[in-house]
Amino acid sequence: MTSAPAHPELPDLALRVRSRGWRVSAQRRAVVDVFTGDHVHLTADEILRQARQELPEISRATVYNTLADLVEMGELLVVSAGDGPKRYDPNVARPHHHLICTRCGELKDVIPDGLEVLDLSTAERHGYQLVGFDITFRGLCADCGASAVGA
Amino acid sequence: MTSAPAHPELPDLALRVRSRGWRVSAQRRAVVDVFTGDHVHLTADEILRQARQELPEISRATVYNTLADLVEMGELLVVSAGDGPKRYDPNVARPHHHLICTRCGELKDVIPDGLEVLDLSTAERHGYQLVGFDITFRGLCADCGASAVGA
DNA sequence: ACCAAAGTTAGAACTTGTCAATATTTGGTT
DNA sequence: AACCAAATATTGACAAGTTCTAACTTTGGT
Repeated sequence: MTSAPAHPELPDLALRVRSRGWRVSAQRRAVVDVFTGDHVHLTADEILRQARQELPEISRATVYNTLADLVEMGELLVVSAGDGPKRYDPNVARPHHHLICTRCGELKDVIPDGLEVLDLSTAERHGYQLVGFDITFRGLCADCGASAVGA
Repeated sequence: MTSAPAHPELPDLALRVRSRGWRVSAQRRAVVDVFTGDHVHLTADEILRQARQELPEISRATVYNTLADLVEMGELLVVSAGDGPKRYDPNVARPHHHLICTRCGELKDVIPDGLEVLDLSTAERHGYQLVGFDITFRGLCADCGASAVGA
């Protein structure tokens, strides 16, 4: 598990993050290293556990601090999927939305069709300055759909 | 059927709810009575406080129990708006989405244009059975937009 | 090597929500 | 109108997720 595969994104992230005035610490490296791959939507607790495999003495507070910093820098997105803890999404490269399994909670990144026309009329804007929108698709993933017999 | 009383929705709700086997209690009446008007998106705590103006001895657990019952009956919707507690939305008459002020948290019900074409391609479905979707528009409400000067 | 600022830590505290045991109330029955 | 069983309400403990605080350690510049 600790063999060294190619990390196409991580040096990038580490660099971007250093250039914003971050001091480099083993803890921050351990947290940043967790975010590899696509459709990664980890909870703070999962991130803590994974980071502890690299650095057993890292504390919960540091994980929360580091995540909050990364979110503020725009390097992570927070996904609040209704129930349960927040999830952290490193896919900030292109805008996307989410598809969640209402039974098991599995999350996928999605880019829906037909978004060009999604807008609010002046009346529906209620005087707000619009900034953006998030879409959460609900459904049953393949596994949960298969095992869901009755209602 | 009643003919246009002072509260067009509440007697209705009380009736629908009684016909589902609910026993009537002062507590349940106090909770149901809180939901009057449009764009009502109260937290459990706000509901507790308002219900206590009618019935000071009502307990927190009863409010949560009653809200859970109403949600299960389809008489209330739960809105999880990112941070903070869940909100309860009595507007179940017609499908809608939400517009939230990212500064003060104020919520409005909205019906966006162009929803007919919103879908996921087969590839983007990731094997899920789609059930529905929720859209959260983010922005600054009139008050917060006015007082937000710089960044 | 030294130091101040930045970062880390353990644990307390807080918020939101659930649960369990006990007490009370409801609405039908006699 | 008193009675009863089931439904409902109450209190307080508990739990998850997250934030805060005060003390300690590390970083990177001099």
